[in-house]
Amino acid sequence: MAKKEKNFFERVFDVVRKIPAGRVTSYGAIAEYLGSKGSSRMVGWAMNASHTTRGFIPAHRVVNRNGQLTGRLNFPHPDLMEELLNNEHVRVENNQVVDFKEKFWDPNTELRKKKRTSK
DNA sequence: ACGTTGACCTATA
DNA sequence: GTATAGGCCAACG
Repeated sequence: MAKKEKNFFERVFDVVRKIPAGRVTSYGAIAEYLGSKGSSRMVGWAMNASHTTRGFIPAHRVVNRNGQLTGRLNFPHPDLMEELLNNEHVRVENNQVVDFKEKFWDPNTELRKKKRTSK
């Protein structure tokens, strides 16, 4: 009944929206969750569309594999990403998330570890 | 429709 | 540890 055939963007946004506050994830993790592990670029591309897409997309919670804020320059304001992360009690230093490994939130582990009894 | 681009990741040197 | 190359797939021009 539900049309699952959503655009690639919508799928990415859906996962990003599920990221809890104070947590961060990586493009590769989302890509893997979507089923395209090697296509992490598409995730970033979807984020770029978040500008023109309605609804708020916490793209600041999405960083690269190194926990580096690669997309901060792509934000409406360069310092917006870092500011938002600080607002979520996430320490950012040198454009990199501190304790990134501890704050890392993997959709494959968090979302999938639970049985999808009821989506 | 074809070619380029892209907020990445992995591997090799 | 830095630099370069390849791959991946969808959207944009």
